[in-house]
Amino acid sequence: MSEMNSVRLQRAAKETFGWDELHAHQLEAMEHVLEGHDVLAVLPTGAGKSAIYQVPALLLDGPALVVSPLLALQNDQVEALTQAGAPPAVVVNSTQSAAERTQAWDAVEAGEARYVFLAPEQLAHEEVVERLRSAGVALFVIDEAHCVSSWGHDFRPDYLRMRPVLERLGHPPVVALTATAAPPVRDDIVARLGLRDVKETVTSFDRPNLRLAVVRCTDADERREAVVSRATELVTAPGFEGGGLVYTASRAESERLATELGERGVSAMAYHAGLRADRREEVHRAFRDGDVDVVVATSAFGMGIDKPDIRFVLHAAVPESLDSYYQQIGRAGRDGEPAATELFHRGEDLHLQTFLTAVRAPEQVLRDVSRALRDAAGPVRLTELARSLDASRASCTRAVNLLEQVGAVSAAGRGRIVHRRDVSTQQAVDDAVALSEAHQELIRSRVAMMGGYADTTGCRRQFLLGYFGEHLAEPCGNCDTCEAGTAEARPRRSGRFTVQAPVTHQEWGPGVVMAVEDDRLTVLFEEVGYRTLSVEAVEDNDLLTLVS
DNA sequence: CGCTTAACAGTTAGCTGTTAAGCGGTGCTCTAAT
Repeated sequence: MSEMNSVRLQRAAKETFGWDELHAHQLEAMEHVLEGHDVLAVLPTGAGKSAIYQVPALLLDGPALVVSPLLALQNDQVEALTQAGAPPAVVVNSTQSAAERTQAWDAVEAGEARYVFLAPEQLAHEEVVERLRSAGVALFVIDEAHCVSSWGHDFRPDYLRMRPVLERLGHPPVVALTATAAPPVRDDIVARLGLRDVKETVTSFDRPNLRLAVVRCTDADERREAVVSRATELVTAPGFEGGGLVYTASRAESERLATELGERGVSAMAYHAGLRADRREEVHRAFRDGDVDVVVATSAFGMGIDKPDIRFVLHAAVPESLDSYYQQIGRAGRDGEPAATELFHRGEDLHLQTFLTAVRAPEQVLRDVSRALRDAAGPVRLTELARSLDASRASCTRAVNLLEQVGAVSAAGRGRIVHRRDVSTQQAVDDAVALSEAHQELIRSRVAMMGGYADTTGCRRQFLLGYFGEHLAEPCGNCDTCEAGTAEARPRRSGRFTVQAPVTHQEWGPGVVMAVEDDRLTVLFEEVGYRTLSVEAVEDNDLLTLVS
């Protein structure tokens, strides 16, 4: 059976896309899809992630729904499919005219379109879900699935509302794809989407050609100077080809550094979400085609960049997590040639990230939503709820998501939600606030882990890979601490504790050791997130127990 | 939390230093005004 599937998949890949051979991990994931499993695939960009849904979709009896975070990305994908000569793909979004929309749905209803691309926000429309249901979606794809975890809890709450839609569509096989996801992020994706019978395909995160380094800076101006001269040095080095990226934490800073680079004769452009769409596109294109050497950007620049010859990624400030950091530096050296990744770090930056990621528990909205749902005669639609409360749809959605996670609210079918009778509003709000605070704590601990990477005197790659749940036996030899000799002196175990060992803490409960340094341990606890403990305190007070 | 900027005081007409206020990231969608 499985062998037959693999033959069918390879034949389809060859006939439609002209691919002679599929990677073992691609084929394995595709077979799982055809066997009806949900699949979570964590593969580096360029490893053919998209193929994992593109090929099985050809063999299934119904269109593939592809949920993707950015409209620009969706258009790229459709274009790529069209150029490959694949069956028709359509997009559905708010920028379309009524006629374009009708045309797209007609193609779906006629059974012509094999791929339907949309953003998660579209699934809030009853009409969209109803049309997808009657089209008989045979595959539910979530591209850039880390967005579920990184954006769903606050920025784009519709990312946490896919689960009821998935169920309404009869829970066809799910393919969740991402390039970067640490173990807790993977768990969150699985839980928030309600995946079942999940097969995970995770390839190694190691990118040995990336040189990892941290430059400590004390003063803001000094750091600016250091970043600009380093970027200039790299670009003007003999034989430089390709491009370089500089990440900043604010729009103003990206403009400023781009200007300063320009003053030194470096061809540089700023990129952030405050620019007009046509300008953003222009920068994107210029970078891709090699018409500009350096792009200085906020986190807005990233998804959809598939330039193979990015030679360096400098950070003029840390992002909010190692997940984001790894995603950003991972854009360097896709061609396998050496590339430099350097973090110019100031401890103060961690405060900015804590500020930017802060989510205040929306107590008032939680209360209003809970009351309105309890008072309602029957199940209510989210859009109606938002309208009746005169609150934004986003804030309502966030509140409903929290209430749902604490079990006070549940999906009641046909896009409606209902409050549990035996849970009071007070109880519901208290639980939701507590959950929101716990999540906040996790975010803070992720910021702290980012600081841990910057501070470590051990091998940076061991630290980074440990964060992603991977154990690198020897120091890598291609990071600043290895070169300085501090990494080599590190023991890889502190007493009984090794990376990936499951442990229990007296107060914080179960967790997993994520990093081991000579005098401290970092543990990811299920309840409280990442915590760094002094080995001395652990041993003296018997704080941690190894779980065998 | 900390950096940048605007306002102001002080001393004396073009600047310096201090203080307070404001701002800081990611994108979808829909609505209202031009």
